[in-house]
Amino acid sequence: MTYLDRTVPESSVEIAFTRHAAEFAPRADRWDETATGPRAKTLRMREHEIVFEEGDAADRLYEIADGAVMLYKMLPDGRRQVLEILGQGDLFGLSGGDAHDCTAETLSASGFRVVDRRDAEASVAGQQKISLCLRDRLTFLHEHAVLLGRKSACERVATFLLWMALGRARRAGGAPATNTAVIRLAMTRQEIADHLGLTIETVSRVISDIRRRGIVVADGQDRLRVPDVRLLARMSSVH
Amino acid sequence: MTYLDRTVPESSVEIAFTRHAAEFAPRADRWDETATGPRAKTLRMREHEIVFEEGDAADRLYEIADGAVMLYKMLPDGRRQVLEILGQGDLFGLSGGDAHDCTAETLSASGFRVVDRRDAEASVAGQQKISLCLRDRLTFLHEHAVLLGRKSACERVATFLLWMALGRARRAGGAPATNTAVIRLAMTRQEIADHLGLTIETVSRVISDIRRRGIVVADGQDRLRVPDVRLLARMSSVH
DNA sequence: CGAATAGTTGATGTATCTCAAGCAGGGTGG
DNA sequence: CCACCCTGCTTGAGATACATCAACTATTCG
Repeated sequence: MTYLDRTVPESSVEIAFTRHAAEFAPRADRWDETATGPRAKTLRMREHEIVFEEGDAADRLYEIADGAVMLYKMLPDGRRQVLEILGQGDLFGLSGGDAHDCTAETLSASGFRVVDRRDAEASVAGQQKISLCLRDRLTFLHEHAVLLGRKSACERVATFLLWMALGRARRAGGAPATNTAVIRLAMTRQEIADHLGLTIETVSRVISDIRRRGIVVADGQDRLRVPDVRLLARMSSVH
Repeated sequence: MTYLDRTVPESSVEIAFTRHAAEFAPRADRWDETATGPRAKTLRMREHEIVFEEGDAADRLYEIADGAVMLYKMLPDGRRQVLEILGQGDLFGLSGGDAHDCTAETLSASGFRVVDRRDAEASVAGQQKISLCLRDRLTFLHEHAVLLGRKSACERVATFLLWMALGRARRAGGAPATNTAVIRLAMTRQEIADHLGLTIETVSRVISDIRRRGIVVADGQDRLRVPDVRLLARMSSVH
């Protein structure tokens, strides 16, 4: 019995392309021209489709209306590092230069609001929103560098699960009222491993171990229940 | 003979505090009130002084006029991760929330331009400068996540040396005209190790190895000469 | 000159990776 | 409807890159 399967929502029907078809089709073909406002387009994509690839022109900004996206980079020999996991409300596509510095791929079926980069940067409000998002991202990447550079496999997995358990709530700031949480992973072991700088097998072993110790409990197919989030926090060496 | 010693420029004489004195003195005492423009102050600090600590109120922005700074985070048990190495022209102090998410410490004697965060964010030009800097930082942290998550000790050190060899030039974009470079490290082995997610001993061993293979040559006390930067690039698995 | 600090090098240990086999669930088609 | 296959996951055994521990050397500074 797999206790942590990736979700297959398959709720989006707008786009008929398969993943591979989308990769070979001109990008513009995938725009849904439904305007949500001046100069804003919406875009729907299935699970595991590529939004843009490293090196593509970085002329558009994406805001996640629903769904989830991962950003990653590849080394020439195939090693992959998943840099960030993004969810509802997050902005992506803001690279340093003219080209994207990483690839963006959906984790589940997702909807995006797409705006031209120049338009977004034109208004003060847009600038502020971008800045806010960049700062959040920076803070996360700092925390993640600590994880990758200095934490053990066990601490890495615990930190990741804790992060998933707190979810978007962590942004709101207030500590959650309850000590229990339910996690929906929506990621494969490979994706988790590539995010945490580990191998598939190590991730699997650590999660098995954490389950054996009762810190998380399998709860249906793609869900983990965390009876006491504080136990996870203790394992993860967050201060 | 140590071939890679940290620089001790000791060119700044404005501040009389020792490192420890500065740590215990109220932060405001260290401001040099010489105004360089409306609401801009300058600040000089010695080598290895702390500019701010994780948790301090993030109400000021710092721009490096000269010198170098590292940002780092600590785990409760003393493990440290050096997140970024900053130099002339770089901005720092822009954390996500109201408090700094990391500590900033000078690597060498440095001068800063200090502005109130609200003032900097008020102008469009300021916003743009901040955004530009944040984006550069993001790109670097992405690259560094690949290093920490997926590269071997050898690749990490080579990547780091390559980064130091290219120096600020990497921002200009154009490939350097020459294949040779000289690196001034201005960092201790411990700082390098904490940046690369390694131990002091591993860094030392790898550098010794790279020297033995002739890829870098000791050149005075704190300098490394790189006869062919392309050899470093090959070692570092950059694409 | 001698103590203190930073760096190097060697011997040994171990956390994680690698390789390999087996298992579970979900979909497909006979 | 059930057997089969495919994919993703788990588990074990063995290998290894890097950490740890420890001794030594070089450099700086008083």
